[in-house]
Amino acid sequence: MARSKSSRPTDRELTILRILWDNGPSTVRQVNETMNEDEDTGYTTTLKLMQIMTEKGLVVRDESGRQHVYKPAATEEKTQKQLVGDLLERAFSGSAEKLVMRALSAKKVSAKELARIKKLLDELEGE
Amino acid sequence: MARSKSSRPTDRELTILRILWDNGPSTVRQVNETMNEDEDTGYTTTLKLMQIMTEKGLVVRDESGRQHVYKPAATEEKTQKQLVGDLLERAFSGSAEKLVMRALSAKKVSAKELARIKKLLDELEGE
DNA sequence: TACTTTCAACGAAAAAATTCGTATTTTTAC
DNA sequence: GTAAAAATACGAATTTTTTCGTTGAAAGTA
Repeated sequence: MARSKSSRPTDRELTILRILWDNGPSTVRQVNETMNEDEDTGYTTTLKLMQIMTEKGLVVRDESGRQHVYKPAATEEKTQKQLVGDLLERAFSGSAEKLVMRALSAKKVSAKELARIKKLLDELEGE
Repeated sequence: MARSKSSRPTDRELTILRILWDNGPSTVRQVNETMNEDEDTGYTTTLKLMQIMTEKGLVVRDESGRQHVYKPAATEEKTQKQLVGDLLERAFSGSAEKLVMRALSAKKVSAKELARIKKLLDELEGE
């Protein structure tokens, strides 16, 4: 039976999505090996997570070969937008300004990036 | 025994912190009533959460009166910075630029806010 | 004083997330 | 062809988070 769907991905699920976005469609083994660069995780643990993610609709899998190949169901953009929108409401009471301020103070940003962000702001202002 | 500490607040914990930041130091009853504006939660549920948060060091409480008064242990700023920094790493591979882009696309921002953000960027650029 | 209300403490149930062991099937290597 | 390796499925244990019922103490009230 299909699971609940459409709530935020959990931490582990996000780890896996991140790997799939970075590396492209992958098998369980490939994902597991990438995960193990940071922290050891049993193969069947990764497998189970990815099976659950399939049920939830977070990933889709190609079962035609012996090794199933998984890819994210949603684009990186859409998921990021959902996650940041969620944090915006829960931690920032909807104030995007404050969130941006905190983001820029949490991490040093290069001059080039700053310039690109400013350009984005100009575009938004134009609307 | 004191609990693990220093990991992100959970969803419910963040809800409570949000209330404490907005309303100032509060009793369990006050927090619970605010929570119930959105979604019914039993009094003892809120109490238990706040007790656990005390053990974790997320809040501190004044036990001098009959009704304990709770306040956040960390500032709103510090917690927000932690949360956004965490999301930055987990979902955006550390790219603040992308996070800001997504934030601004997730939520409409007023012209005034845009202006303030630009000012902030100018200040950062000056460094 | 006796009754009611209000509160914190505590334990535990329920739900959600994470982890892993075992069984079975398929492929590969000898 | 047989044994080893590699894969999925499945169930279940564990951990974390969330929820709540019960108990007993303190405070208020008739």
